[in-house]
Amino acid sequence: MTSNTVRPLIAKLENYGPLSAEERQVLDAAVSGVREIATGADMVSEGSSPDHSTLLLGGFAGRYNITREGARQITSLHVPGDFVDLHCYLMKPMDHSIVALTTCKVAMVPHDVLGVIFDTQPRLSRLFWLNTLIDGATHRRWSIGLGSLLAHQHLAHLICELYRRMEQIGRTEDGSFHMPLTQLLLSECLALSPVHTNRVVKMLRGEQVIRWERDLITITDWDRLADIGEFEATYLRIPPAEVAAP
Amino acid sequence: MTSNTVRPLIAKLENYGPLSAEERQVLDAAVSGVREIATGADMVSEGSSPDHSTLLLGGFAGRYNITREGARQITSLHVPGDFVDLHCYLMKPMDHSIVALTTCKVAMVPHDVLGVIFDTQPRLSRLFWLNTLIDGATHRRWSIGLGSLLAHQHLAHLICELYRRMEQIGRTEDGSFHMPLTQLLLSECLALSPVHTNRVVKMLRGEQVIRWERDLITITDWDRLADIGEFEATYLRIPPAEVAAP
DNA sequence: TGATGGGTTTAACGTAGGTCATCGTTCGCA
DNA sequence: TGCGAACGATGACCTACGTTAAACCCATCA
Repeated sequence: MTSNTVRPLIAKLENYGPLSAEERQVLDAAVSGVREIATGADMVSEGSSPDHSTLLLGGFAGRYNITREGARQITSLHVPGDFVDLHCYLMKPMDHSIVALTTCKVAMVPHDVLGVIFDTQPRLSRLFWLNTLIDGATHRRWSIGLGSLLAHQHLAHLICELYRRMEQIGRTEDGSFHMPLTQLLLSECLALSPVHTNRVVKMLRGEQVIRWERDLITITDWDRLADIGEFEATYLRIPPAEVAAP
Repeated sequence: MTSNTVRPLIAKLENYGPLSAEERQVLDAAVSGVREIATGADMVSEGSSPDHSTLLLGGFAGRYNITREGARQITSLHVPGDFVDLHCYLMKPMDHSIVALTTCKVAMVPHDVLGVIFDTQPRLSRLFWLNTLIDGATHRRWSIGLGSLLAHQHLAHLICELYRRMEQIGRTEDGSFHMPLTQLLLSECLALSPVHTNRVVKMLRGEQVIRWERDLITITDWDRLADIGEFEATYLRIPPAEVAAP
């Protein structure tokens, strides 16, 4: 039996193919040192060379860099089940930091354990590689959003992406999911000012494609939201949406 | 003895560590079907599911997507030695196309051969993985440029990046390299209008940090150019620049 | 030698999104 | 019950970059 610790990771990986009992156990044995990270604290710092990678078990995290002007650009968002810095197994030192955007629960996987897995578990190795490939594909989508979409389209795309990723780990319900990020944090993902972020949120609400109350986002018209954001899920390697308009 | 075909790939991979004679031969034996692609032609198309990956041996290529508005966003540039679609070994169908930005020479590596390499050559496998990780790190830098840098900074960053990557494969000389892209293509990388691209080129020329004649870019003041673009090479996994101001 | 066409440059004017400033709302907490 | 801090909303004005249009440069080729 595997413990519950790695369940979000297994849930995510199994979207790409079933895992054997042995593979689950290897994953379970790989993690150590579960701990909590407070909101706003870095879980990995630019310039450091960790000897382990970090698995996100609960909460939202984000990779970021800060420009000389002081702007913080969040280059990716992470949800439970994400291996936030798997890449640092081969790429040190870190060229960016990773911050806990909410209170986060994380576990560590030592790099020597990763090395053994890589040498003895070809299927898991491919899944880890695939993990970083999906990461890269997601970066490309963000580039398109940053460069070639209008602000409200970019936001629509991001909401679609987050919904599908939350769905992948079983954290959606009837078109809703918990989105604990403030508009300020969102603006750092979208590279917009907080004021304009607010304007485009208002715009999507006005278009009746989403509701957003407290930290709960409800997609009230998936098709139109996806159309606005030019969202197609293929890059996430999950089948097309089954979310219906109500 | 290995043939000359895979020399650019070997040159690139050896930046990250030496290859054994056996590994070189494995790479040499892996490639097949060298061919030329005409300027402007797609070498890989969105939606396709190739059974091989493509190695760029000569010329410049770019990954791109086209938005509904008709804008073409180039999300990455590729130089000889780059494995332009290594990721499609595990990620099919393609979620973007890859176009030859100049006349290109390419070779193919069948996915079943990649599978054998992955199962039998752990060091090469790690290098392939590293290859995609550097790809991802580069995407993140582009995101920062697209989102948080001013246009002239973004251009400065791109020129620095291209210089270091050309240097990696031995294609620079005294601060110069051949940059066969037109300002129009550049504008599709930077997500700027062609007009504004021209303005920022003019700006960098006026600042005396680059010269650009025909297809030859000469960096006349590396330190200032890198400073303008907030460029740090760590994400490329190559040591800091030895390029001196003249 | 002149025509054609891709690429570059420049000027005049338009707009998406930024900045600044203010105010309302919510919620934890004394 | 009231206070302070963080977040959200909104108006007035500003700017980096987009758009349109025209000229110019320089290869190639008839």
